[in-house]
Amino acid sequence: MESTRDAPRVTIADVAREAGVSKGLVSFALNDRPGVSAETRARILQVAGTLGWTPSLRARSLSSKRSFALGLVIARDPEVLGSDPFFTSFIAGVETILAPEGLALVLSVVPDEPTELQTYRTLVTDGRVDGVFLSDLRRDDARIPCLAELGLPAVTLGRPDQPSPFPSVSIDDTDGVAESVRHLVELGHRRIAHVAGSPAMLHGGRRRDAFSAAMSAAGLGNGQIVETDFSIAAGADATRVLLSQPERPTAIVFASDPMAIAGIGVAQELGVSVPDQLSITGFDDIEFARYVYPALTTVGATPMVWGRTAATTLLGLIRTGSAADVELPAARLIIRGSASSPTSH
Amino acid sequence: MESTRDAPRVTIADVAREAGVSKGLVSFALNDRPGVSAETRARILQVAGTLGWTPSLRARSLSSKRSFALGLVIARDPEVLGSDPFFTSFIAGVETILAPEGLALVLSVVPDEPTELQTYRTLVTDGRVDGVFLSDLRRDDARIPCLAELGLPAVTLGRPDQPSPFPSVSIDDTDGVAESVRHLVELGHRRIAHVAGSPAMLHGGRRRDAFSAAMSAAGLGNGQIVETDFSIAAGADATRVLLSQPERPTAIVFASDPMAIAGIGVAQELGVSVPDQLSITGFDDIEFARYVYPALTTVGATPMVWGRTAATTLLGLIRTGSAADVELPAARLIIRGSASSPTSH
DNA sequence: CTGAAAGCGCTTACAG
DNA sequence: CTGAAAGCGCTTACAG
Repeated sequence: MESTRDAPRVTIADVAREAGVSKGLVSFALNDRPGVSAETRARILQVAGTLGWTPSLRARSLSSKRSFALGLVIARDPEVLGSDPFFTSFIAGVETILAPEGLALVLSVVPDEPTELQTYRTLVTDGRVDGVFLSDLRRDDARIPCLAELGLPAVTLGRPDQPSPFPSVSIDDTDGVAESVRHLVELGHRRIAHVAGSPAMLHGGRRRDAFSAAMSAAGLGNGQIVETDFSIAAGADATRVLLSQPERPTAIVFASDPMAIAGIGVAQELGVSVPDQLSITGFDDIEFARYVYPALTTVGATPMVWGRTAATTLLGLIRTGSAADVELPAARLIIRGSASSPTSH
Repeated sequence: MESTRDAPRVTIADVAREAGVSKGLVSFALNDRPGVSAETRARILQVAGTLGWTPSLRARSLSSKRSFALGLVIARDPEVLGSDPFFTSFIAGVETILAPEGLALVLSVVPDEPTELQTYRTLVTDGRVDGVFLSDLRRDDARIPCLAELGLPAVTLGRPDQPSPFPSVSIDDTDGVAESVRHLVELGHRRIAHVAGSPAMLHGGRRRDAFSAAMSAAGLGNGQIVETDFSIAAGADATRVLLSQPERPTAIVFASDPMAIAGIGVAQELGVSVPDQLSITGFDDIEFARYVYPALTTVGATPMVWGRTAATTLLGLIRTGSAADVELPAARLIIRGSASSPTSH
């Protein structure tokens, strides 16, 4: 069994000798750079092909000071992460852009924020990546000044709440929450509660504000809000709290599908029928949302599109030095079975 | 704002000059190799420290022909992938080993098998990784001969059904399925069905065989089996088929938690009460399993441990040239609420 | 349009 | 125990 690793590597020196030109010219031809006559270029490519030349990424990296890779650092508890399909879809979207370009994705999953910053620093000093994706933006996010100082190109998923030198790719999730509230109000609900995500996370706070605004707009005050850390466990706890009140809500708007699914579970456990006695809406439209019973009325996000767009934006930034912010189409409400008119009791 | 990228890099040449030794000696000292006196080594390390020297991974890669990275290629539909927390937990486990060693994980998510093989080849010719993890083993898995030929070190998750030059890290999932069946039999069930995973996947077939064997051992024949591709949608469909039979099963053993959760949803939708009229067991113990209602009785896998062990094994193989197979503690049944005694009707 | 040379920052025999 | 040199395989000014 012959191993690729043992075969002596074909280098541009071999190609140059065979084609009767200099190494430099081979490099120029191979990189489609101007200054090589068409026929010379053709001959060089020809020779490279028959010799089976393949570029050495390592040599290219060293001399060009590029990594040909992009990085994603995720700071989350692994179990919580596992229940959130956002990243796998996001990554799949990123890959659709990177793979054809011959670029790789370097992924880090870290347990906490200090480790997260350290990981970015290591990525830079090791020259592992040419740019990174910044997800799960937080309030006053320390990663932004840190990356700015490191001089590493980045794209943020969502718009930061602070000055940022990086392009952002964002999606309006405010609309979807407002739609959810309006939908419930139209169904006849008045006591609507919100199980919010972490206020330290930008999307958590944004959805909560959208909820309050929509409630006010409907003349229902601010609505009852319970904050969580976005974990399934916290979503379940919050639901328990809401449902054990003397006057419980007839509908709950959850800031994420995993929490909403846990909410359905808690309601059923407490003998509160969904949607008859309690309407529930989620956010994300994860695959499970269609398969729980009743199927979850939720707001559809598009993480794959987000991944694709973020990758394109980041590559643009790296290649041209600048990139414009992108706003993706707003996430929309998807009506399924978990919300209906409240039954009078 | 000063950027790290613009600062001229401190190299071993600088350290060598400052310490009054040769570059080679600096390299030896920095890599803890024999042949450097203790005091010289100390002085060199000292100088490197005060100069703020940091190794150039790119230069190391080129001259040492190593990548300091490991690879994971996942061939799955992104949406299906998102519902399966296995990989995120597995990756988190892998990272706990890689990060302290200064190694990175290169992740690829590809849509199909041909792309998968091509991705491995590209990883090798690009010299992106020093070894790879092989997950989701299939029958007659083409990746094994492919990687063997490429000469890339690998570790398989589970034992292949074919000759393999690679160490494996496996976990007995047979026991858990048998326990599930015994548990149901003890509860009084006799009509027990199995919603199996894909027979093309080793763990799908293995769990199905374990189910049949356990049924036979209980004197219940082979039991009714419906095959799926492990997707949530297929799990839901299979449940629908099973429950719409004239004589439906009183219990279903699912080959995965996502399918089992979809099964609970379908049962509820059809007005079949779980666990009163239908007992359900799963496999994996994903986080959702504890939060659906009734909470899922399932078999607990430990993907983080698997990730850690696989990483350790693969590193051992890369560094020493060989590594022994590892068998992790068997996955055990976790009894929760989704299985109970069948009610007579 | 093309060539010869230096350089990226390490590692690794080979000498002493 | 230490040094001087070649080499990893490219890219990139600098000349012509």
